[in-house]
Amino acid sequence: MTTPAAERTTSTPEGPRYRYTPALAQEIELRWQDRWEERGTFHAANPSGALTGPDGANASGSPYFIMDMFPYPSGAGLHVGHPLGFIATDVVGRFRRMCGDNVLHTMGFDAFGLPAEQYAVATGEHPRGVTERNMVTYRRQLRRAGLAHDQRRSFATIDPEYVRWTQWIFLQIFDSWYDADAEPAGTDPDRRRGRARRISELRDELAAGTRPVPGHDGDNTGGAVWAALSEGERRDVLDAQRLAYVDSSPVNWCPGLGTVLANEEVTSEGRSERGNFPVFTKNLRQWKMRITAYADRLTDDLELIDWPDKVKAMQRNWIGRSHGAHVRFDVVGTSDNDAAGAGEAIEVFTTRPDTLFGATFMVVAPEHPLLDEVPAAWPDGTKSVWTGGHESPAAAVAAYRREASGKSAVERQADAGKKTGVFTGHLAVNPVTGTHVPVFTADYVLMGYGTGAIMAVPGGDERDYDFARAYDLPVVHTVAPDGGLPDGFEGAYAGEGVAINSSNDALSLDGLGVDEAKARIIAWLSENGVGQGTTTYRLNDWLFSRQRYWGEPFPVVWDEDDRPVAIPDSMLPVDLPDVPDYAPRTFEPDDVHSEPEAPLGRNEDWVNVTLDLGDGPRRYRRDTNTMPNWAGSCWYYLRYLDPTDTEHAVDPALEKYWMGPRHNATSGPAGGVDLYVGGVEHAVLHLLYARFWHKVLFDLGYVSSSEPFGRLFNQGYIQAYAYTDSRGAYVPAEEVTEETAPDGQTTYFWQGQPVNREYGKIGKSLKNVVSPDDMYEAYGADTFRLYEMSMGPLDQSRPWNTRDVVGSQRFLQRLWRNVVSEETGEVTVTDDAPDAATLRVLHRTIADVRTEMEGMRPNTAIAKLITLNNHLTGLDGVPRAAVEPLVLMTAPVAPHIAEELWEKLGHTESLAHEPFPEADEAYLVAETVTCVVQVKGKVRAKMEVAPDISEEDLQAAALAEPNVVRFLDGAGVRKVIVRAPKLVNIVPA
RNA sequence: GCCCCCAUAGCCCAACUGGUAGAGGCAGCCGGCUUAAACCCGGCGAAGUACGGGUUCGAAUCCCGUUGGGGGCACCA
Repeated sequence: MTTPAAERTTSTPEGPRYRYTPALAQEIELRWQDRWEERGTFHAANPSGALTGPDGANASGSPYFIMDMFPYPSGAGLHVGHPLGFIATDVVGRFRRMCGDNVLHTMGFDAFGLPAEQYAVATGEHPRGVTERNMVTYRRQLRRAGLAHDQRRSFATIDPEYVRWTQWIFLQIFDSWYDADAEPAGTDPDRRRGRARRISELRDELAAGTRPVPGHDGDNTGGAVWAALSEGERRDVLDAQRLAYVDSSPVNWCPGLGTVLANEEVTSEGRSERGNFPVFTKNLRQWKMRITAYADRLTDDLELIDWPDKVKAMQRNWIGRSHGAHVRFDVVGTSDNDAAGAGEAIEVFTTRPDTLFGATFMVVAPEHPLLDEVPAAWPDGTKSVWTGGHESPAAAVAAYRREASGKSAVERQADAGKKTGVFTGHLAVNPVTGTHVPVFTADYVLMGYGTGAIMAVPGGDERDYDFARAYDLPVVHTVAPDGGLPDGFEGAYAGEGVAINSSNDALSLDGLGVDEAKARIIAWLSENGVGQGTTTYRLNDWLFSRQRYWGEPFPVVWDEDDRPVAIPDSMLPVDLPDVPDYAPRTFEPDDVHSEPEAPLGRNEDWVNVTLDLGDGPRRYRRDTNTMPNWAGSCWYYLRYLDPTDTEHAVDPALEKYWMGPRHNATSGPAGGVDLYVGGVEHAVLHLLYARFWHKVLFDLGYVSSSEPFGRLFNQGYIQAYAYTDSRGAYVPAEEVTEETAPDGQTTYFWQGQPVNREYGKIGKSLKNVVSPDDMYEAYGADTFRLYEMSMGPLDQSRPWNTRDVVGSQRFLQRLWRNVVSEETGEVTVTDDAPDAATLRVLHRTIADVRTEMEGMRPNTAIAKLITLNNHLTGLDGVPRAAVEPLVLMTAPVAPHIAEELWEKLGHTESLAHEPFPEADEAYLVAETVTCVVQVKGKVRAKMEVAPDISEEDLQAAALAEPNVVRFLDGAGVRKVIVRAPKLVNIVPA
């Protein structure tokens, strides 16, 4: 049996009275936490307004804004993995503060969301009560860790004052449209065109006739078209242009959750990220945000910010910009069934317009509007495999559409590769070959990407080839590699090469490389009015409404004509109504035919209101949707700058000071938060949405930074070992012992039986949860912090090992003993000058610790502190001049013990604002350096030499080394590589 | 299937970006303190860097391949 270290330590009440025990640590920590709070030690000073520094101090130093990703206060409380990032930012913040920066660091709560709502549903308690209770627990656990937060700036997304501004931002977005041709906002002349503008400006321009009316043909010069519209029609035109808009389109419907979801919330397996329920595609009228208008800027501006390449790549991928062409294929009205003979056109998107001559059929997504009308009978030449055995195209298409819509994304996923589809009866004309090609519908073409229709080139695309084989369709190769395709080549050739089989009377691509062929055909398409070069995105507009209770209500009402009207600022916030039941109407997870039903709709008195919105009291119906959980986290960083501000969401002067472009030495051209630390799991969702909102606010002139987060850092995860017995059941990890055999093999035991060790997540079911509370109790917060910071590099995941924590505790105990007598509690440091060796170790340590701290490598910084501390331990007396800098350098990681020692050393002020020690260059130069002498790369001698020895002297000394002479064995010297003063390498002839 | 990251003493991790494989911690062993043990103090051993090749005077570090682990994307036209 292992005895937990904690028990060993606490069960020795006999120890010296003033030893740094967990009990003493706890006493010190609680005391300093109270003092910090009373003194406002970590109050960050704004350059103006009520939020000043400690004792009313004005802002001084370089502004440094540091943040953790918003925690969600879950009911389970924290485990030891959660605070890792919080401690890391705290260490950085404390370090920067000691370097003289004006550090802004606080933490609020992302408090709307599903778990609280689900708990409320289960217990009947209002989610607010549940959430607030959880926040109390969270606050206590975080405070106990000694985090240097400015509590005045903390808030929760559910606070009515915060909701008010979240709704206000929504209304700014609602009140905007995207003018892709406008001069960019801001002052950077290189930025690409396009920005958000006010809807009223669009209205004015339409009325003045300076732009055409979207969706209405005709010449609007002088505003003629606009003038002919009714007021209702005008509002429809404007509403359709808004950045927050309602429309009906295929969305992700999750019956198991009873709500619709954004694409980003659906896993690649086609399930909900929360709850893992199946998700179906359904046409529903929902709120969306026009994030696609920002697709280019969201991609391009990644270059302006200091983020991990991995996250940038994930965002680029998600936005999925690709260049290609739109091509229009005329649909043939089959003369028998369509008297007019007039077809419509199908527009496709392709990245390979150069292969147009190989387009032998077309495929549209099952949801494509072309299928709303199909020919009554199969046209001539219809092959039997195309029809799926149906009598008519109408029957075939209807059946296929039904089948496809009933398929969950899961099933779609499972069927990927298998090609299913059916002929629609439509024929279209390939614009370069003039050939009639059949139009199929198949679910491998997605309505959400491009135009929802493709030209199929089986000769150049694997998927099209698979489909062509299944449906007996012709294959034409239009690209061949050097030396041509092999005889009898079958399949798709998607590689490099030159165009073949690509000529008609007016155009020839033959012999051109892919890039030239693309350019040529795009020019031809434009000239002939059948297409043009274009860019398309994988990103879709952000589905923004949810049919849940616990979220921000939409600040919108619907008038008698069912058009949306914004609630005026003066009536914000729109509070959540009381409802008889918080639960959304949920359904059998696979009930495709269910429809969303919002809980807010259950309070009729709330929904149906009479309001005076400027033209007298009228009846309105409130919007019963709530915003997604992401809304609150889209802009919280701005509110940290002053959550008490009742005039602005954020004061522009404060935003400029803390976040503006180049607001300090390390801030980039886009500005933003100086350091944002969080897990990589938000790489796409939160970080993309927040960037989007920020850019809208930037365009509208509310913020001066064009990006919210100038630097992003992903911390790794703390994982843990879990152990299973012979039956595969988990056993309590803390009760497992290990034995190492002489051969180095380690075996693990639980209650005498061998168990199997696995590595992974921390979780209740894995029986390996350790809570921070356990650590505070058994070791104290400083030891816990120190251990978490010394485990390894911050960006790497590593295993928790309670057994190892004692090492961190010993360091602090030794530090304590270097200052304080364990027997008497007296300070024992001497005022004697440190000896030369101590000074060298001290200044070397200072220099190294600074470097490591600046590089966010607390693990190596701590190692160096331990080295210095161990050196001091070996001295007869510990000089004050050596231990005081050590205490200061330890403070960012173990702040409570450092404050206590600092005070014992006679200082009356907190060390939080004390300057971080600076190394004296004079002590950084070693007296001698060990020089390694290699012969043919192998170490053959070592010499103690002066650090500034010349290359010539060093080489001469090396060649004279007896061992070198012996290994050269009379052979001549071919070459000598000298890297003074540390290395000489001699290459024998 | 495609892309990215990682692999160093029994364990967690360092190694100035090509220059003595070891900073620190855990565990282990020896000694001191102790009536004894724990704590504490002092000391010690241990890997040649997953594997195979290559470049170089010199490779943990760069290149190629293999194995193992982690992550992202996945009918995106």
